[in-house]
Amino acid sequence: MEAVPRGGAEVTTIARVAQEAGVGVGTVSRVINGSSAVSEATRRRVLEVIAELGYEPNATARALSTGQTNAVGVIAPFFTEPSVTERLRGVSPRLAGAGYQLILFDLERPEQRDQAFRSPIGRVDGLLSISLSPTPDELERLAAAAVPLVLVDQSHDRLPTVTIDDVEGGRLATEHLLELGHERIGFAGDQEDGAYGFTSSSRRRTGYEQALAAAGHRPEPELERLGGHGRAAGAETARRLLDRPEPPTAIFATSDLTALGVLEAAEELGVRVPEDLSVVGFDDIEVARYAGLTTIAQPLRESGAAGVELLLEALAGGPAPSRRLPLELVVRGTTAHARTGRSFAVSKASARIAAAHTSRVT
Amino acid sequence: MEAVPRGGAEVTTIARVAQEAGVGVGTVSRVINGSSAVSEATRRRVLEVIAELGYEPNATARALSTGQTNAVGVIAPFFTEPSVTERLRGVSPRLAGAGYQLILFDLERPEQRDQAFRSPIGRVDGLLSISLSPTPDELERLAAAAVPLVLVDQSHDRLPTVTIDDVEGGRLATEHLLELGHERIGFAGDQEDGAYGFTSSSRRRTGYEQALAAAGHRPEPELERLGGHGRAAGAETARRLLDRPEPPTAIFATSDLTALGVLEAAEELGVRVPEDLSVVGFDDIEVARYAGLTTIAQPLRESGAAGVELLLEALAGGPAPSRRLPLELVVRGTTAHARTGRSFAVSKASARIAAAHTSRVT
DNA sequence: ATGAAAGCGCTAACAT
DNA sequence: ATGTTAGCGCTTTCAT
Repeated sequence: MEAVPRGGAEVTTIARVAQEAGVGVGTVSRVINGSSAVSEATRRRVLEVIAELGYEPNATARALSTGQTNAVGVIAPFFTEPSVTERLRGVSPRLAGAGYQLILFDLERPEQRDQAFRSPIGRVDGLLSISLSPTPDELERLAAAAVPLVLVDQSHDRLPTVTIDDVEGGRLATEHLLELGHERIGFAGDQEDGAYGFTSSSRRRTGYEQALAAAGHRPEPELERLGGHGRAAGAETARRLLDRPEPPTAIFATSDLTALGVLEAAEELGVRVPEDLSVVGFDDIEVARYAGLTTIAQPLRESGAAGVELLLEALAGGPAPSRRLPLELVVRGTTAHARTGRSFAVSKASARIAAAHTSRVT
Repeated sequence: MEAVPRGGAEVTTIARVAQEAGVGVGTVSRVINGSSAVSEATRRRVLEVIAELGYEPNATARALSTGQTNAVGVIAPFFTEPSVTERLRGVSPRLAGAGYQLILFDLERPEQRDQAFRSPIGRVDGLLSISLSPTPDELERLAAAAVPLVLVDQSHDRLPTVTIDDVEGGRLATEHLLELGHERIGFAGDQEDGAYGFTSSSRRRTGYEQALAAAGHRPEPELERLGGHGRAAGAETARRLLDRPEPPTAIFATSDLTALGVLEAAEELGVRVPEDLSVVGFDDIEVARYAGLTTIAQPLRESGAAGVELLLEALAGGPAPSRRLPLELVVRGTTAHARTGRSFAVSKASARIAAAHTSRVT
């Protein structure tokens, strides 16, 4: 394995091209940018030299000069999470289609939060933030730098946003369980995360409580548990719920990952799903379908695409009206009638084929 | 919803800070970069002004000046595919941990191929390419620009790479099927993709053919089908295989996505899996577990992490020895003995819980 | 139509 | 220890 020689940065510059073509750098710049008037003869010659030398304009220098980077930053706390990746799947192609580079600002640790909205300045033309909201101070700085910002999965009164109605989502999930005759419905949510300020879980909880109240149930604090995010945490939360003298017959988890953890815990404790326990998740990430999980589906990929759309509009100087995306209850195999344990889904097929037997209820 | 004022780029520059602090720009630069000798008094004063003005150094300007961007480019054809996303999950945190920005070069259309290795020059300090190999010419340019490049999922004789043994993978899959007593084993692969030059599928096919030959089977071209990549394409390929007078009793698909398509087609045609048809995939993407798919697992996330590791070493000027990652047969519910149709897996549980009943065979 | 030169914000070499 | 200045590679006036 012969190593590739690492020559010093002997990249062709615009000056080199100009010299070789016997013209000024200004002229070269003009042909590159398809600018106004350059005689057909010189244009051709310059183009020739460019091809010959394999010249590629230095994006950094151009950015410094024009003040435009042609890059968009995407702030993504926990890029490793399926729901975030799924949103990004909507972001990336659209951005590329619009000729923008995508710079990912992945935050996996709380310390990184502080830099989130600061470090991108000067590096990007616009910002898309997933689930994270800027402080007033950060917002002001962004405005001063004329960097438009769009929020996905977070509402804001001064920024274009792409959101869903979390409260309604919580209500939908709970009503589904209520309709199935469940009386003791547990709640497995995320605890308020100070560093990031994610709030969707608590709004979903509000919906859950509203639905319960509307059905005449009084609040039972011992049925509401908050834990960390993710699968393992969900399992832990579920254990605390299931390990009670009078365990719930159904659990609403505020994310699919958490719900998957609940299923894991149930399996572990010998609690049958959906016979003994019904489970509803939230998000409808890809695996939910294969896990046969009943869930509140939100258009993840579309949210990313819509965010880009808004950002592009803002970048073009136009208005960027916030958008609210629809929610949908997707019934699969993890929910059933309280007494009978008979699955609500059309057919109680194995989870692998359950995907084909999904009833969607809006 | 009050719009945020978009002021003209009134960002604080280093000059402004210098002026405000009554020092030269050089001094400010020194304190920013923690450079050598600056009197404690001035350092403090400068720091104060910086905080007060909320000054943030312009990364672009710095990059132009130093020739370092502190960014790494990741070339990812089909970022939207699960396997690619999974690799990226290994990349992102490590890169962030090392203080590098991640710039994603997503290629979804063939035309973008040409720019892949060119446009990043000058924008990044190093490059990580997933499944895509540079042409000799591109490689030369990269070398001239002193931009190190690491390949993931693609071998190369002059570049550091992170690979798996695709041939062995194909062999492993086929041997598993052979051991289960299958005689008519179909192959569902990707057709050579001219634009991208992905070659793993055909290497896996080589392994498949080797295993067959070693078992004394003679090649049956009509059992080998090439189709597009992805789920729908996999279903189509499977239909062509299953729609024959003497259909195979097992199919090796060169990717999990393809395998999922095969399952879909089987379901559609009323072919029971694994009773009538055994299916083996490749990759072990997240959903494979939930779909209960038997597959050849490759360490996707680790491959991304290893790639970053190598790139970091190259960036530090050190040697970056290529790495080969291990493969593993993961038996789940889609493979069974040829005659009996009895599942090979420990327990033939529903796919949802199949995850817990997985036998790993190396 | 095109060359020359200023300037984008920063770093680093050079003075002092 | 710290101010001054010359680039980094490009775009964009301003001349001509």
